[in-house]
Amino acid sequence: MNDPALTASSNRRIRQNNEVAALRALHQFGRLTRAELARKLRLNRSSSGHIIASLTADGLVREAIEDLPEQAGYARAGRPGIMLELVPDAIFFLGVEIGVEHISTVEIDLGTNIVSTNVEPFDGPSINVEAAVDRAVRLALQSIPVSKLERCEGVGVSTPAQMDKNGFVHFAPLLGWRNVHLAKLVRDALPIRVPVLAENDANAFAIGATYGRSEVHSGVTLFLVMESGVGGGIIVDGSLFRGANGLAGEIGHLIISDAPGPRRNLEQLIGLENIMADYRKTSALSDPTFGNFLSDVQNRLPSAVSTAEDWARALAIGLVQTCRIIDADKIVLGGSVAALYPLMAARVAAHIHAIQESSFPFPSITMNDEGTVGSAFGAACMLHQRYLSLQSQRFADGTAELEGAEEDED
Amino acid sequence: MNDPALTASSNRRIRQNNEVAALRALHQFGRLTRAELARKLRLNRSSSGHIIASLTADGLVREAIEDLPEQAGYARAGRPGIMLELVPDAIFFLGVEIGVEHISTVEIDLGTNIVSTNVEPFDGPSINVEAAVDRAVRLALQSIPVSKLERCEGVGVSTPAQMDKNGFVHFAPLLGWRNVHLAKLVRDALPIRVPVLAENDANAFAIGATYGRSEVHSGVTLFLVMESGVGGGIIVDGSLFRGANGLAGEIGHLIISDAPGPRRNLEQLIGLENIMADYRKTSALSDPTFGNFLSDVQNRLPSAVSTAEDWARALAIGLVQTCRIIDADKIVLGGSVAALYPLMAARVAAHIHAIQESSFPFPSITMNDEGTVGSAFGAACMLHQRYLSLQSQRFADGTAELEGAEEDED
DNA sequence: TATGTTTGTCGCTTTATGCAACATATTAAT
DNA sequence: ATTAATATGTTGCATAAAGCGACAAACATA
Repeated sequence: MNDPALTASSNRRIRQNNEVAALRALHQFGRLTRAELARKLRLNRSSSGHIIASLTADGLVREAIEDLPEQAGYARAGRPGIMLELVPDAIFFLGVEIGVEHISTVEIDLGTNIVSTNVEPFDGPSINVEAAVDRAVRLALQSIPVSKLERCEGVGVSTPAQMDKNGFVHFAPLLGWRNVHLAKLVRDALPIRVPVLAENDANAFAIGATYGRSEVHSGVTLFLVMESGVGGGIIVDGSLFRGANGLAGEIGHLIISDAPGPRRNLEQLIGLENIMADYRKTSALSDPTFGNFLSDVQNRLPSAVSTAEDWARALAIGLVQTCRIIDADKIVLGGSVAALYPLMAARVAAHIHAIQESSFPFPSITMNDEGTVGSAFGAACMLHQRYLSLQSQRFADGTAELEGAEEDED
Repeated sequence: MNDPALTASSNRRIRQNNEVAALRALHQFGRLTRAELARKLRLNRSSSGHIIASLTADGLVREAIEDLPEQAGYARAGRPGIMLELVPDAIFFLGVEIGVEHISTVEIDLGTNIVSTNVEPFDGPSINVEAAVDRAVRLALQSIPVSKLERCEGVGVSTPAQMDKNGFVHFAPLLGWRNVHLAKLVRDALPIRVPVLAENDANAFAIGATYGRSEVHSGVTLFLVMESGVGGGIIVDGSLFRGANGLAGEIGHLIISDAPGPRRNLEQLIGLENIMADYRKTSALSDPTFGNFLSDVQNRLPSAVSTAEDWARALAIGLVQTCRIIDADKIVLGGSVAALYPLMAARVAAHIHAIQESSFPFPSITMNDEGTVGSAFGAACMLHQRYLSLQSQRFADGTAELEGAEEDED
């Protein structure tokens, strides 16, 4: 390809474009009639009919059986249309998360419903890449019957690593990997030849949390995942903003150098480790958990509250700094530490207002309520998204390569 | 429009798409033959010919007269193709910058060459919006003969203000504006009915500096404009990243709270005012200029070097913090203060490496060498960019609205 | 001079959409 | 109950644009 978005669309390309548009519309709205679809896509009703016929022949769309009562509230005049819907189990996608302490896998269908999940403990640092990939693939496939395998249309991998968009890992400090082509390894380990994408776990998490059937939020959403480490991802107008090296949104490395002494970054201040280290100093319990800490905060134990207060302050600074740069209008907190936020929301807001010039708009802060399998789900969504795009394997001309890199110049 | 990128491509749309692709290719590469164009656009030669015929009929493209020697270095076998080029003066665009101390305007042609410029002193804060717009429009049009006016295809406005993408200004602290529809005011003040876009001056500057005939840099570029104030813009894969409120990249408001005492932001530390305030304390001159400061630094005068050292350190911190979040791979420094950078590049780099974990990639830092009219040029480029897109007025169906907002839901 | 190579054009085919018309299914009105 | 009104889905035909193959033209090389 010479230049992105410079390539012309051929005659066949039109239909492909319209087919994916139809699939996306059906995914987003759940059920539509041919006429509704035509209006949404600004097509003629007859064209809409043709496209649906083609998708139905491929087994991706069907006419819905009118069993459910429908939102039959208002019955307008005229012949009622026939509801169309995606065929959920027409195809499926797999998502795999290779974490530090566990491997988890998800199977989602064409409607992005979670069909099944698997989790397995894992000791990342002690296992090399090939073995990790092998275990991950095995876990993902264990509940898939062989006959179903051919309906798999993609596998996504997420892992705590810095990688480029081709799935080549430059560095994974927590796992000890360096310069491994993760996507290629997974591709080779699979018994089927399907598209494989890999992404940083925080980025995948962000995708999973925003990629739903709800309408795309056009704006900038900052996603924060707070565990031992603090990761982040940025979603712009519904799609991931990777940055030049896939590191965009990794705000855990922000320097919050307010305190005297050695420079500390945000991760060290708001991560689980710091909280628990502080808490252990004062807790009466011998081996206190984060849950203990939360209830102590709720019960207003001064020492716990003080720790939480420091946390709130550091979080506020981190968020303000970040929003100065990316101008987000929505912040979503995730990860186990996020549970502390509801207790401290007022304090965080107070700090933000203290730091911030009042004339600046500040984003709303919400919690990631959907208890999905997180990162693995997001990785699977990436392939769902790809399938509902022009890069879909359905349109492979034979000329298109599946494997390698894509950038070439003449 | 229901959803971005959900609208279907009709038959006519395909041609429009190919026409703009051809125009963009000609703009980027300057001269191409029909066959070369066909290869770049992955079209058939005959299709390429048809598209060129259509564009030629519209007066936008012509066959170049082979006067200039051509890069005739290598003559390959076969019939030589006929070089095609954009007709520069087929149409033109205007860019207007309403600054704090001056108004400047630019006229650019279809090849994004600057045709003419006008600058006029101006006292922003003392004049209300309507009067400012009136003066700006008058200045922009003063050198355009009436007969030429109909070939104008768009006007861009840039001003130091926070505005949404429709050109509605929420707040312009330096000019004292609040909640004015700048784009609409300009539209109404013009004697012609053309598309009008407005953008923050730093953002416009960033667009102007990256929007050239050079190939699009796919990656993340951070643009810094250092004058009295410090503004910034972020370009992602060749197009502006505005953020939710048009404030993305405004890193002047980053908090660099390292020093004890009141919290200071980046603008206060690396802006012209701070440098000169420091310099005045020690300079022997009665009314020292920034130029004096630069030569003192070059001559290694300790006090000046010390001020510059502080500047370098603050800049390094600001850049590292920003790149942690947006993961830029290229930083471009602009504005008058940027002249200090070449003298301090080594110190900045040293600070960056001291702060930064070594495993992180860090972007290259360059200067904005092209001494363009900056912000006004960028504003004009926005309309050039728009013209070379599917939103171009050339494709107006009559149904498409030119004026108001665009977002509506059914 | 002959041959090979690349370009631009022309006619024909293919494909997908748009348009108009029509039968169909439902609601509202008489 | 019957009729009018309205919206849907389908069908046949027109249109638009790209692809394909072929051919003359223009140039380099042997």
